[in-house]
Amino acid sequence: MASKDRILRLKEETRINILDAAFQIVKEEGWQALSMRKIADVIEYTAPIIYEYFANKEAILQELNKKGYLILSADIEAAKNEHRLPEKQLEAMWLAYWNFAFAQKELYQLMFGVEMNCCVMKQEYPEVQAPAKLIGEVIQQVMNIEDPEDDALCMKYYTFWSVVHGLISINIVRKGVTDDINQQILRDAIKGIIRSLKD
Amino acid sequence: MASKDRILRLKEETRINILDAAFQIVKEEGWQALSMRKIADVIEYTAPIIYEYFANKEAILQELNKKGYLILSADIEAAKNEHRLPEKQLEAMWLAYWNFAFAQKELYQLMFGVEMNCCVMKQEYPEVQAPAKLIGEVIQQVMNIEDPEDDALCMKYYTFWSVVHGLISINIVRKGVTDDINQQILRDAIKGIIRSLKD
DNA sequence: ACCTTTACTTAACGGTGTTAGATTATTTAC
DNA sequence: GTAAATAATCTAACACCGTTAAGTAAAGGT
Repeated sequence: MASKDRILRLKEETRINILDAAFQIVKEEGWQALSMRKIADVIEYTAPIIYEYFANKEAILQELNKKGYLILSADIEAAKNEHRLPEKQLEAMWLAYWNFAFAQKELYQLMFGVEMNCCVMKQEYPEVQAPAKLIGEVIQQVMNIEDPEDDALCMKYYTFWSVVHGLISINIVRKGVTDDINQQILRDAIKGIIRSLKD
Repeated sequence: MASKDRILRLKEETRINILDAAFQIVKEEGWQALSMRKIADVIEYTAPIIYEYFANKEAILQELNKKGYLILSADIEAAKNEHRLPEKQLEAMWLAYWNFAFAQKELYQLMFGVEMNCCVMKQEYPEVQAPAKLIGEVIQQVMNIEDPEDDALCMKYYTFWSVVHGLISINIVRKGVTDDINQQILRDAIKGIIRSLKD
């Protein structure tokens, strides 16, 4: 029956509407303001209807979380493809990470627990691993290492991640320094770590 | 009247009891579980009584926040006093910062917004500035700079802070790496930045 | 002993996530 | 076309939250 398909399509549409409504509310009023009743208001339904599409509020957050990882991965991949030299690629990829954090501030908060309860999501999910995998490959190239599970590689990845994520978190929680100085710190740190990869 | 004093003393005592109860609940069940009614349960009162001692929940969080900064400052100062060389002092101070973050995980979360809405507190408060001031002084010494408002100094402080706070945040949100590797990353990064101070 | 102040409680308001039950609309079967 | 079955949706409620207003009980001062 074609009507079955139409109904399934409508259901899928409302599912997306719920996610869109949630995201819209968060962008406009922040995570604290997100409630099931507000989502229902936006999609012009009552709250319990949402539970036909999502098990609970957490499930909605997980979906948005996944969306965040997809965008981040795409951004990082795109940044990589704009350069040929692995060193340049690496720098561009971390700058893409930085830009994502502010372009999609709310998603970043959800994904990495900045100023909010971060959405638990099994780390084995491929979406969650994708950004680390992309960056890890390039680090491996620059370091000229064979084993992708090498401890030295892992260490360098965490060093990058720490400084970038730390700087981002500090800026989201309290923006106490000019964009200029932030960019300087970020680029200096990244360049310094890249240099250290080749020792 | 001495009775006036006794009553004042009792009031002060309940104030402290409220803070202690709140802290205890948070340590046992996390920030999400903290509620006014639960605090009241612990101190064996009803919830509205708390509003005789604190304007609202936020005020309780601010007090705990302040407590956190006092402990952190004391820890950093103590670490400093265990060394004579500024370079060694600096390393010890950041290690003290790191240790505080895990010894007082809940306070750290409150202070810096890791995995929770961080408690807003005007940054001009001396307690909040103390840790940065302590560390800044030593950085200044190592860099051999006169102006304590120097941009280069500020940049180096933020570089330190970013990498340490970033590594801490990542570990609190998802502990994905052994303590061993963490220590290695931390010490390497700190040593690297200290080296860069003297160029 | 009376009055006033303080300490404290109960009840309530509007909000939250979530569930059960009733109601309405739509599809299916005859 | 009508009756039964199914799906879609709503209302009402539960238990919790932070917070406030009003009432009650105890203590203090005179």
